[in-house]
Amino acid sequence: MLILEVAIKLPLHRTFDYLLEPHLQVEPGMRVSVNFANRKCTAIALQKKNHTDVPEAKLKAVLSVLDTHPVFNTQQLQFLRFVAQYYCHPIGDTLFTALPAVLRDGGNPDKTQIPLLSLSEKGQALPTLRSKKQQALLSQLHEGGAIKLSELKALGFAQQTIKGLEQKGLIEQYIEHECNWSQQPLELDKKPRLNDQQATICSAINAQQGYRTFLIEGVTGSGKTEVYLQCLEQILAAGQQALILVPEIGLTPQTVNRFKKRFKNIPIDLWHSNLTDNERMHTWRRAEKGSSALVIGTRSAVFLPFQRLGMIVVDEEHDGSFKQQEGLRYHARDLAAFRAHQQQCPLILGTATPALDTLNKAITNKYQLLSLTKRAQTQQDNKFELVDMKGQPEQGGFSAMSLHWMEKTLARGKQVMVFLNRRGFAPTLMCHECGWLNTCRHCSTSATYHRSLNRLVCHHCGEQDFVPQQCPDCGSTQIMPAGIGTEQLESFLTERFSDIPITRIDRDSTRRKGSLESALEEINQGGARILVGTQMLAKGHHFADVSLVIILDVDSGLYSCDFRATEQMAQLITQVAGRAGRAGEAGTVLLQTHFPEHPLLQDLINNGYGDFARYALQEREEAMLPPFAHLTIIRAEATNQNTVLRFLSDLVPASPYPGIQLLGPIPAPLERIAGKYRYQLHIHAQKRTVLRDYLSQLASYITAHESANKVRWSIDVDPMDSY
DNA sequence: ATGCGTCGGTCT
DNA sequence: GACCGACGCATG
Repeated sequence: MLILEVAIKLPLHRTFDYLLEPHLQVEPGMRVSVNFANRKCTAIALQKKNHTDVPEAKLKAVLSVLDTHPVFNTQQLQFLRFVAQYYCHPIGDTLFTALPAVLRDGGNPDKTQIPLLSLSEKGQALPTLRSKKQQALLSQLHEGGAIKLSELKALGFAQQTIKGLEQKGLIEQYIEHECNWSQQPLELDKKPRLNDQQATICSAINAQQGYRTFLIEGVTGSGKTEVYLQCLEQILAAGQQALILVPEIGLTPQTVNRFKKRFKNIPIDLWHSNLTDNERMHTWRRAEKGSSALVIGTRSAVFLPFQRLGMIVVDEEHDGSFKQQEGLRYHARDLAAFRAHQQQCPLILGTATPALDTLNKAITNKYQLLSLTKRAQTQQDNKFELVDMKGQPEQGGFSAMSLHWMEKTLARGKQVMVFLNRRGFAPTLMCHECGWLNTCRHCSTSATYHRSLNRLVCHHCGEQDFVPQQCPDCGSTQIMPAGIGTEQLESFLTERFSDIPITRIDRDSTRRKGSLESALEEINQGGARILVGTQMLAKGHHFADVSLVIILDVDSGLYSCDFRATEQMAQLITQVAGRAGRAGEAGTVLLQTHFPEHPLLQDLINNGYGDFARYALQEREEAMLPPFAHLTIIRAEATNQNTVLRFLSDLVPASPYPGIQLLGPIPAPLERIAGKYRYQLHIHAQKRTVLRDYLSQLASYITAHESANKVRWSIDVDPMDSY
């Protein structure tokens, strides 16, 4: 009797056995169709067996096999088994999360074809055209090579520009034939000379045989990308593929163009959330066949099935967007390390501001630390100034000193950038007479006042409400905003600097697709002189004409219930400081704070991020916080408060488990969201192995718990938002 | 997750 | 006595 063990897309920590007719050809990793609980569904074959403990009467037969080649090879299956176990996530859901939608829905992987656009023979001659836009498109294709229609549109070329050139016969569409790039010598654009630091790093990485993780701690402008490029060159020349992971916001056409221009004759594919299902299938297939040389992608690209992966690069490794925050809560940077180890290839992590977890691994020699301290151009370091807010009058969130700096900077014709990590106009409304505060009906928080909408919007459940004319408690009409948000900053500054154009960048102002790009373009053209925004403004954009940066809410990073807040604020401050200013002219970064003498803040501005980070690590060690302990959070929510509380309390064992500390149930940072009560349980462990054993027991215990299906619960291993 | 059976209640 | 929704349960 032949048995097939399969995984099904279910939130269950178990697999299912099916009868396998001997004539069906199936290998582990192939998709099969089965009847399951009275419906037909797609499953992934895990292994063939000769025996099962399931009574014969219960067994059903596999209906059909959907693939001729496995969608996951043996290595991929091994990798995903590890992922499921590490993150305590059901194996079926883990496998289906890694799969592109086309394969998930039982589609045929060989059917998707995406046409490419390239110069025709006539176009190769690069004729001079009357239309500027058509000319630009022509030179894009000349420099960047063949490209997908959707990527061209992302670069800002209009459909009619493309059509125009097509009608003139200068460009043509074609379906790509198998390109055997690995057999041809690399065609490279001329490359800059490396300085000695860059050269040392390149040779250290290039000499590496097999697995090793390198952390490049390189100040902004020190030429990390050039190091990536020259290391990749060697891998590609040997015919191996490479994966480049970038933060969500970092995958800009400019980044991609830099790679395309250097490696002229190799296929580069992209992977990000704006791709269609077919485009994603296409990239997946090409990675698997070995026909793409380089894939640049956001976090889920870590699951791509490369045929011969020779290197992984994680750019801006400290960035929070590498951690998935729902479903399978994986961290792409950490999984990249597993994959590199499995493939026995080098992994490069690069950033100016390493995550403390990463830095600790480098200090303890698990990773190799490589430093870039010299800026490629002789750019001066920006200066930090602490603005003591104690007892100072405030105007629209600014101290008099900050406003004075702004005036001076604007008078010199320079740009000013203002950060506040709170969007909207005001965090809440209050009654001037009785102190009534507006609160969201469904959440334990206040609804944010958005003046442009003239509505109260809850940032947690999205509920919108009209602004009350009168105080519901005392009837007073004196309802006023309390606190500030980016929208209010913008309106205050518009009034204060009435002749200065201002641009605001946050999730509200950039909701429309492409509006972030056009706003950034406007800033770089000098169209806006004051830029107001949340952290969004800081990521990955260099503003040469900005010579003054003001960070308003530094204190929120110094004293927060999240122990990572300080690290994140320091990263923001450093990233911002590195991204403003032109070569040869130092800019100024003003930090408004009530705690100018705070030791971590002092360390950061006097000795830089590297020093701060090493000091902050000491503090973490004394407090036994990550990376000196391992953390896991069990989150649970339900409409009924007692159900959640009882569920979590039941998970706390009567007698302590050696090596494990439990805390909770404690209320989540927002106890109530959208009418649901939310609590959590914190699990601390000194040893990863102890934590793993404990969690595997816990997972089966939870599933068996009587109220496990009355509450929504999730396990977050290595959480990033750990209150 | 999701379809099915059971149970308690209501409606005609 | 038929019908409906809530809830618990098993899924091979």
